[in-house]
Amino acid sequence: MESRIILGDCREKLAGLPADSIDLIVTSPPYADSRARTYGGIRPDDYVAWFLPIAAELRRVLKPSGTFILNIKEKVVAGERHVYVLELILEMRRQGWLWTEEFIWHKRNCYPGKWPNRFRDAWERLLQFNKTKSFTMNQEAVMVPMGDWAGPRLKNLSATDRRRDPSRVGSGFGKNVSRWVGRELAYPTNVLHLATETGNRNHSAVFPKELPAWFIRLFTRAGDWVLDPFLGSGTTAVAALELGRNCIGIEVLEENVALAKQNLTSIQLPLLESK
Amino acid sequence: MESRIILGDCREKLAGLPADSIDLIVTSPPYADSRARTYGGIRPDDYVAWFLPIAAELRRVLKPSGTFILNIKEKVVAGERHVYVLELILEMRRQGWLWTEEFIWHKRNCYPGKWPNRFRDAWERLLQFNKTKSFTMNQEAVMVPMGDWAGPRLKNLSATDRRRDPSRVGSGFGKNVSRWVGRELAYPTNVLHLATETGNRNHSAVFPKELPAWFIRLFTRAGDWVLDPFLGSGTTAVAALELGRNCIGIEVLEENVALAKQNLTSIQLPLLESK
DNA sequence: GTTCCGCATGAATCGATAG
DNA sequence: ACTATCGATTCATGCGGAA
Repeated sequence: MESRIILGDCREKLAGLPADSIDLIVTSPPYADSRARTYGGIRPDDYVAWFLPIAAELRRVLKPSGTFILNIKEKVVAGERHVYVLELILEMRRQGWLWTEEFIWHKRNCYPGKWPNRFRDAWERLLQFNKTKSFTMNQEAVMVPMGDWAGPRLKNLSATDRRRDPSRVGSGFGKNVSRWVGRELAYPTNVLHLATETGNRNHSAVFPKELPAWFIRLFTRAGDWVLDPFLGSGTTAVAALELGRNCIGIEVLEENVALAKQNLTSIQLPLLESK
Repeated sequence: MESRIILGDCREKLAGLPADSIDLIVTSPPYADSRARTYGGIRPDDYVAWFLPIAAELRRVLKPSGTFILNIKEKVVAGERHVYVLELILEMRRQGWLWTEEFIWHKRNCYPGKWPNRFRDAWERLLQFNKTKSFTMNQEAVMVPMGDWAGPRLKNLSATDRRRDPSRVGSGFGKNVSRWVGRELAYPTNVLHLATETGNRNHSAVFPKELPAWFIRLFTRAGDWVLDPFLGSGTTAVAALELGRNCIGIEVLEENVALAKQNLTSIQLPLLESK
């Protein structure tokens, strides 16, 4: 397996990737007005114009059978939900993207706080875009026990986390599936119950590893290529590598690149670096 | 308390209501291509144009301090989520509405099925619109014991999931809340876990009564006026009456009006009718 | 009166068939 | 070709009947 961590702005670095080469793009770009240090703190009103060129490049590098998962949530501006996400979806469809589905990430432990006019925000959008209607989807890779799937699934995941078998490289989840065969399995829904990762070390990435891992299992097979143009501390790359997928990550902050490489080497798997 | 059930098309009947008279509008209009008998089965491409005049009238009758809760979900058309909901939000903002918040209704028992390209749809949008930023909100009326909405760790996840959200706040919230004050109460989030009502008697109301009841408690006080321009079998009116609010319901199907009146009388509360 | 099991029932979606 | 109708798929829920 190969992991390429690229230091730089994805607005430039994406041009270096060949067309039709990526099986899955899963990313959580900086939300409007956040991460001001890295991308200049994109204003909500400028967000669509800022992201559209990136979306066009992502569409170029994605395979026709590939999928793009965009984790995003609109900011509250002047007491209102801003509409840049809605406008972004409409504009990306004009670029040729298909807006196939909208998954909901229900954050069970959402950010605390109290405001007079709204409750805590406990969900984010996971927008699924595709280039064609005939995209790859391995539904059996994410099947869950009947009845309720959130809890047991998390238990299973933590179990596999705890047990660091060498056999996981290659066909890791194949064994999980075979372990489930014979029991009563159900397909999941488009609502994901995951807790944010709290108490993390240096970065504020609340992106739990189970999130990219779920979509990697669903939309790729072992040996496929995963891309995260806003890699951050490398959560997507770690998930991809653990599942036996190749990964390309682009990150503009040098300290995050270092952190990502450290996280990757810590899982004791081959890692190739390039700038 | 007063309950007015109006037989007719809300596109006409809303004109008979005075301006700035309603505290809360909560409704679930027919989705695109469904309920063909009642409103002719609005095509997805025509949905925005069909709803916008209604939205304008709703804005007229709503008090400046009032709230409009719109339950809606986009249909899949040709393998894609249709964008009429996104466009409706943008157009309603051009009408002057504020898009304050988007709640998520997580349907625990969603419709079954299996498809090669998508999972079961387990959520719907609950869009909150307002006329002004200073709307009424009684957050204490919907507080819940800790652990129901927030806080539970992954261990508790399966336990709380298996429990069938009996809505402990259910009825008579005022006294209950006052009794709970001093104990551990938490404010809810913007994600609602409710099951649709299946196996009901005569109607196919998937709108669970807890849904309008929750918003009625949150956005109105006793004696206020609630409006549902697509009353259906009267779920909103029953919830309003049980909570001591006045209600106006408009429904185009005569059999639904009869059903709504029957449901209202069955709860043994005063009921005034008018056409 | 409890608990347990069986069964009908959905704001669904796709693919095939028919006009 | 494009649209309308129909069958197949699938699972949480709440009811009724049975133990």
